[in-house]
Amino acid sequence: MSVAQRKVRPRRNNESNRRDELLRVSAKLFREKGFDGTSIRDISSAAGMHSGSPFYHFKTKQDILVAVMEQGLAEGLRKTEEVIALPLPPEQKLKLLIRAQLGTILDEGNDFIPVLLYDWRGLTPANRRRVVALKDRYDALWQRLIDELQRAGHMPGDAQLMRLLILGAVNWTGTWYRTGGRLSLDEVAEGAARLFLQARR
Amino acid sequence: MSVAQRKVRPRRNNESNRRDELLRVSAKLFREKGFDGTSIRDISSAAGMHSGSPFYHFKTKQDILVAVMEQGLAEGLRKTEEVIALPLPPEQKLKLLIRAQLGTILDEGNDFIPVLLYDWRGLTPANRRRVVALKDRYDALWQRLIDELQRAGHMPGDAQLMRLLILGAVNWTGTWYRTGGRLSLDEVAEGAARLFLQARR
DNA sequence: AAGACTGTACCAAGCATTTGCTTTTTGGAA
DNA sequence: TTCCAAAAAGCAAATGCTTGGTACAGTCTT
Repeated sequence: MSVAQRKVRPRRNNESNRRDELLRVSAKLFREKGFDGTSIRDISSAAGMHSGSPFYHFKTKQDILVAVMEQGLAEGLRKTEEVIALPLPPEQKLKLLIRAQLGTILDEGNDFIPVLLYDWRGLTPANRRRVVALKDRYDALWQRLIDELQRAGHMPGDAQLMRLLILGAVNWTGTWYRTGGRLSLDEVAEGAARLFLQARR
Repeated sequence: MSVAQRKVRPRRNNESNRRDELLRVSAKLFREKGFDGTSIRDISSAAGMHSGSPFYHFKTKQDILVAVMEQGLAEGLRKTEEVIALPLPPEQKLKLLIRAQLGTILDEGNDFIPVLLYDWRGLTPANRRRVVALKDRYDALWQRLIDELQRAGHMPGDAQLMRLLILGAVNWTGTWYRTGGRLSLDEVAEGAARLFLQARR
């Protein structure tokens, strides 16, 4: 008998990773129609499966939702940390961070974070706590930058409130921004940064 | 024949309009659990009815959603126009308008506008067009004020973008603000106005 | 004044479909 | 052969909505 390769499943690198495909189409559908508005038959048919097949990959429909959100958070966190680590003045970092978040929300195929933002009501309380714990790390990164901006005199008032307002404005873009419209994401980020940053003269 | 079969009909309050009550509990439930997450049975039992009874007042469940949104919009529009009409400098008006909108979203029992803001995915395309047409009048009022602020040098960049960002920040409060927390609505409005208004020196 | 009619606001029961999920079976790759 | 990933079939519950009936207040007719 050969070495016991427990847990470390081969996870074929080739294209036939149907679980990821399931997550991708689920995120898209959840974003468009909401979690409760999306049936597992919607999901499975969008993935080209029969209605019971997704349950091989996920125990429950709720687990799909959690997986979508956690995958989105993981990727968003990575992008956010990347920007935060740049050796730049905080005003420039804010603009880049806003731009990155806009991409995370609005770029083609980025449906994972929007599901988190707009469909958290679909989570059971237990799962909500799990997801919120992850999201808190996200928020903490923003908070550090905003604290820094405030110390430098670029930001008024309560720093935590400022973070909530700024992130709110950015996250809300998902409800109105349409690709191919009047403004590019760069222009939106530029405008937002100008709105939020107190001109220090 | 005796009076043996006399079903007790407790409720005989002629004044209380059950249709309005239906709208009120529906708005509350829609806000908490979403439109698709709320069943007719949830609604009717919250209103003390049997499951088929709401259909006397509304043809479909979707019609309840539309009615909730339209009622919310009508009231919000009224409050907004009230503030806009005040003879005050635009900077003060912005603060008052933000405060009014915060109340519309966050005050106890004000679930109508939040349903509009967070559950518009539940609308059929036709109904969405109807509701959006109403909402456009709402936005136009804000836009006029923001145009004015920009002409006075209090607001940078694209005025329409500024409106979307500001309203986004305000509307997003519904996802995080909890009554009895660290900040009052007055303080939130004050902080938001300071964040958005360019200090003109 | 008595009875007939009308409109309102539900109740009671249930129908047709959809839903999330389970169980068993099967074809193909390792 | 064994294991994986999905097909095939279906179940029990939930869902939106319909139907028919009932109690009762008010109105109209005679």
